[in-house]
This record gives sequence, C-alpha cells and structure tokens, in this order.
Amino acid sequence: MVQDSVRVLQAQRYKVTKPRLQVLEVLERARKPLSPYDIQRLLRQQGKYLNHVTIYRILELFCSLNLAHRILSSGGFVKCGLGKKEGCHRFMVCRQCGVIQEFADEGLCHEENEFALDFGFHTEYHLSEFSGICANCYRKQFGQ
Amino acid sequence: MVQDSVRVLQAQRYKVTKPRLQVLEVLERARKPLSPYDIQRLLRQQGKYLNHVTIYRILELFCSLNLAHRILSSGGFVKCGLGKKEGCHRFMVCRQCGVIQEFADEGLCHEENEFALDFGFHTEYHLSEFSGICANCYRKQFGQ
DNA sequence: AAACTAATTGCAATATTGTTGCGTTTAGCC
DNA sequence: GGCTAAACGCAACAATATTGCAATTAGTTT
Repeated sequence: MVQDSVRVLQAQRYKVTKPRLQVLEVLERARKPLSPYDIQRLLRQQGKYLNHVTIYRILELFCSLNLAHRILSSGGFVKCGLGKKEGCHRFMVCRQCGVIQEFADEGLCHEENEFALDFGFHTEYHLSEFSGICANCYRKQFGQ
Repeated sequence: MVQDSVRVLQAQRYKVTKPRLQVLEVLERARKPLSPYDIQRLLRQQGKYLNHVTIYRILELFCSLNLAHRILSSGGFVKCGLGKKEGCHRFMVCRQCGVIQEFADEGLCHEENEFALDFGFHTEYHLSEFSGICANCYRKQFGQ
C-alpha cells in the first residue's frame, strides 16, 4: 500500500525521502485520523525524530496529491484510498475505535448536488463525514 | 431572530448577558462563518470589548444548545436555524461571497444512512458541507 | 430598591497548533 | 564519487485554544 503512494511520488518527480516514507507508514498503520503532532509523537516512540515543520509540509504535499486527506471534524489526517474521484470524499468515523473508512458513491454524490441545485446552489465540492459505530464495534457490542 | 435564541437561553435558565447578546447579534448579521477572533475584531470595531476566553465559552454554550454550529471546513461558527433535527446538519458555503445556508432534508439523510448501513456502519450523526457558488453569485456572474 | 448569590466574565499565564525564512542535508542524477 | 535542486531541521514567531482564580453581574429575594 505504501508502495502505491511511492509510485505516485515518483511519477510526479517528488523525492522519496525517509521522512515521507515514515509518515506514510504511520498513516498506513493507524487507519485513524492523526494530527501532525500525533504523527511526531508516534514516530518518536519508535526512536525516530521528525521536525513538526517537516510533517506539516509532507502532509500538505500528500493532500495535494490525494495521498492523504484531512478529516475535518477532528482535524486529523488519514491516508487516502487511491483513485478516488475528486470532489466527493465521504468518510465514516467510528466514535468508539476511531477507525475511518473512505467511500465514493457516484449516485449519492449526484443526488446531493441535485438537492443543492433546487436551492440555486451550484456545488463544486462537497464533503461528508458520518460519525457512528463501525461494523466491528457493532458486532462486539450487540453480537452478530 | 436573536429573540428566539434569548428564549432558548431563558428556558434553560442561562443568563441573558450583554456579551451573549453581542455575540448573537454579530453572528446574526454576518450569516458567514466567524472564528472567535473574528467576532472579537468585529465587536471591537463597534467599540465593544470581549475577552477571547469569554467568546470561546459563549460559542461552546451556543453549540451545545444548537444555537450555533461550527463550520468545519473553515473552523468558523454560524448561527443555527432553529428547530433543526439533531443529527443532520447540511451547510452550503459559497466560496465567492462566503455566505452560508443551512438545510435539513429528511430524505437525503435517510439515504445517506442507508448507504452507510450497506457497509455495516451505523450512523448516529452526519454532517455535510457543500462548497460552491450560491444562487446570488451565480446570477451576478452568468446572468439569470 | 438594596442585598444576595450563583453564574458569568476578565485577566494572566500557559499550552497547543501552525507558519516563515534560511542554512544544512540528502535523494536522484550524472 | 561528485553535483544540484529539492527537501529537511532549526529558530523564531504568530495564531489559536485552555485553565484557574479573582472580579463582576444577572436574576432573584427580601
């Protein structure tokens, strides 16, 4: 999975540096929104040090390349699934375990746009975040 | 409109103070997302001074009473339309003039929940923000 | 209308988060 | 191995947010 992101970097002539790989790995493993300072803390626990400025800049780059995305409700960053269409990001955040899932659904996107258009609003970009209980936590809590 | 909010405060035995009224009025008039410090600046221009801590606390209260809502994409606060169902806030933010419109749509909410449920995700709360061009700006730009 | 009291506000100090400029290091290339 | 632009680290700073406590005030009671 990290390898996919590396290919995107290379394709755009961005250097594949140690800091960038480290941030990718942390995001990959977490599968939860991490703030820049979260990332710094996690790396420090592995004996690796990155300056926070570096982390900010790396995350900025990743977002611009759609390798990462910012979860707005918490401010944290998550690794993006690749190949998602721009303009429609849908995240489900489990309030119990914090795990996030990313989805793209053409149909729903279209309907949302139509809905807005009924009010004369021309949507260019929309984001939705669902907060609730993920399948895993639900099973644990209520049995299957 | 401010009067509606005042009634909510009174109903819950919260004091109707000068600072709270001032914040309500600023939010009411702006119809755009304002950060705590935006609010402080705007009030100062009217010769009124509020400590930023006070503003933070007032906004926290307003959000808990559903009198205000935080727009996540910008971090600003907007005055809520009253009587909206909890669990479904939908905002359209005009990227040109910044104006926001709030909507509640049962049908769309339901569909989004169903969509999530297909992935085993039990939605409790979801928020969407649409960014685009409002009816007004669209008309100005492209004629009616 | 004055006094009372709990809620609210202001203040000071501090913590957290985010940004900028510049010198040093390093990845990708020859 | 050396070259060079890109990337990183550092220092300083700016903006945003939080906490504890003393002073004030809204709403009530007398």
